[in-house]
Formats: sequence, C-alpha cells, structure tokens
Amino acid sequence: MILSKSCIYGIQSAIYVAAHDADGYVSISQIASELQISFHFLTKVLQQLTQEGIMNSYRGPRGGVALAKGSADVSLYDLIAAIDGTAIFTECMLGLPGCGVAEPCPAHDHWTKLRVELTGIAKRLSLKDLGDKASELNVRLAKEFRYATSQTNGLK
Amino acid sequence: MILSKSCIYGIQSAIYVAAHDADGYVSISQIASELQISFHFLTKVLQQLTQEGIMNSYRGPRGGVALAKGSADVSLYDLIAAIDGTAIFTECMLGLPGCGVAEPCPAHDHWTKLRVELTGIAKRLSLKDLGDKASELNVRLAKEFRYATSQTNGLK
DNA sequence: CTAATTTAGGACAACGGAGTCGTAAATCTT
DNA sequence: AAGATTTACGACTCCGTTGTCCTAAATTAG
Repeated sequence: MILSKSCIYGIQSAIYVAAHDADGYVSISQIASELQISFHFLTKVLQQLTQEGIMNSYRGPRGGVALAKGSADVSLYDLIAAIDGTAIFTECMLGLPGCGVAEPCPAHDHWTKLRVELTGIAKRLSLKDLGDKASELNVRLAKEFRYATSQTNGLK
Repeated sequence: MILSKSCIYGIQSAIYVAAHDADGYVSISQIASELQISFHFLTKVLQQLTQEGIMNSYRGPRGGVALAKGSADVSLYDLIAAIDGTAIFTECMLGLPGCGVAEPCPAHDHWTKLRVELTGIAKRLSLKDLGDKASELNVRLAKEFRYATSQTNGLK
C-alpha cells in the first residue's frame, strides 16, 4: 500500500471538511459516519493534522475541525507529509541505504524521475483541486463497496 | 514503504544470483550472509520465487537456487508481482474502492499516469539491466550502513 | 452552576509483516 | 548404508498499524 490507511482517512476527511466547513466546525463524528471510518481512530488521525497546523479543532457543542488555511493553500503533499512523512518522496525504491547520486542503485534513475513527478503532482494538487473533482458519488461508491464487502465477509 | 522488505530482499537476491549462478546453484546461506539478510527469512522469500517459476531450487550439498530463465527474461515487474503482488501497479492511490475510469477519484488521472509509467519501467527493466548497474559497491555500501546502524542501535 | 457535547489522549486488543528457531525432506559424498 | 549439506516448512516471538473503549478536559446551552 502506497499510503497508510491513516493517511487515506486524513486526505478523505480533509476533502470532506473543505467542502463542509463554510459555516463553522465540522464534527469528527459526522465525518466518521459519512466516510465510514471508525470515530475514535479518525480522532487521532485528525489530531495529527491539527498538530501540524493543517486544521484547527474546537471542543464542545458545535465544535469539530476546520481547515486552518484556505483549501487552495493545502496541498496533497502537505497532507501526506503530515501523516505518513516524506519518505515516499525521497526514499530509494529498493531500500538500498547507500543509494544516491554518487552511488545510484540499479533502478535509481528511473525511480528518481518518477519520484520527482510524484512530488510535483502532490505539491501542485491542492485540496481545492481535489474537492472540485471529489463528488458525493465517490463517497457513495465507497459506502456501497464497504456495505457489499461487509455483507460478504459476514457470510463467511 | 513502496515495496515490502521481502520484495526488496527478493530483488537484491535475484540480482546477486544472476551474477553468481553461472556455474551452478547459489546457496541461500551465501546470499544471506553476503546481503546481510536473515537466512531463515530469506529462505521463505526465495521459496516464493521458486514457486512462481522465477527460480529453481535444489536441495543437498552444492544445492541452492538458480534463475529459471536467462536474466534478460526476468523483469523487475515479475519479481515485484511474485512477492508483493500487482497492487501497486493497479490500485487507486487514495484507496477509494469505486475509483476507476467511470468514476475517477480526485487524484485519479495523475496517479494513473504515474502508475502506467511505473509499470512500463518495471516491465522493461530486466534482471540483466539491473545486474549491469548493480556493482559490488552497492552491496558494500549496504553492509557498511547496516554495520553503522547496528553499532548506534547497540549503544542505545 | 449543571448538564450535554465534543475533542484529547491513554490503555489495550487484533492483525499482519518481519524475524527466529527447530525439524523434516531431499540429495550428495564417502 | 551413514552422515553431511542444503532447501522446505511449521511454530513461535516481536513490533508497528489499525481499531476499540474508556476517561479527562474544554466549551456551550439552559
């Protein structure tokens, strides 16, 4: 898996919040139920995003989380870096520790090129861009899939 | 981590075997000690490669593993597919289950493009290509690194 | 002030990947 | 045939990620 589940949850939540925090904070329980994510687990993921300054949180009634900046100023890179770290943007594919410009590993050149592309894409893609493309349909599809699999799993 | 440790071990071993199996089988213990990998663990990784038809194995004195085909006929893709599976070549980055051409996820287009590139590179890169670039230096660097970290870890 | 709401955060279980160890099976050497 | 060598493979431990549950702290509403 390229991104951890925590990271995927964080990204999905950020997209959701960007679309729903116009009039205040969005409660984590709402995000969790809408995106079918464990509430307590999501709490910790979003804590990371608030600690990294990407979101603000507020306790108490009508509390929740909200973006700390405008959705155009948060990149996919920021989200990934905040939760999974920057390893996927910097690490050698084959995990060879000495791999670098001076002593490239066998796949170094190819992988480096892809990593640079990936980094560029992640830095250019803002939450706004993601949100523009993220329709409610995706959420619905995700729900249906999870429902379908939980059904089949339940039958085993 | 893009590739699992098992996968990295498998790739490194395959490169090593390609360079050393000219006159028969290469023992797993030799590979393990040369590449600083746990012998018993490597045994299981290479078992996967033999079960997938990438390597042949032979028990008994002078036994070991050898490539089943010429090094030019084994691609990086084959090795990754045999150990980690093809998920990284096919899966949606954000893990959205419904993501596809019909209902692309927000990062779909960008990630698909990268995945296609990655797949092409992995399929074109043969073990021979990797071996040509993989100098003994890389092995040495890896060893030195592991030695250095085991030292520092030991001091904690 | 009290009760309700909501995030913060600790404790712990479940799970899978990584790594260790012991034994079985195959094969060669003598 | 006996013993040594080497892969095959099952059982187990270790550890990080995922997920659950409970309590504390902040804040609002009445």
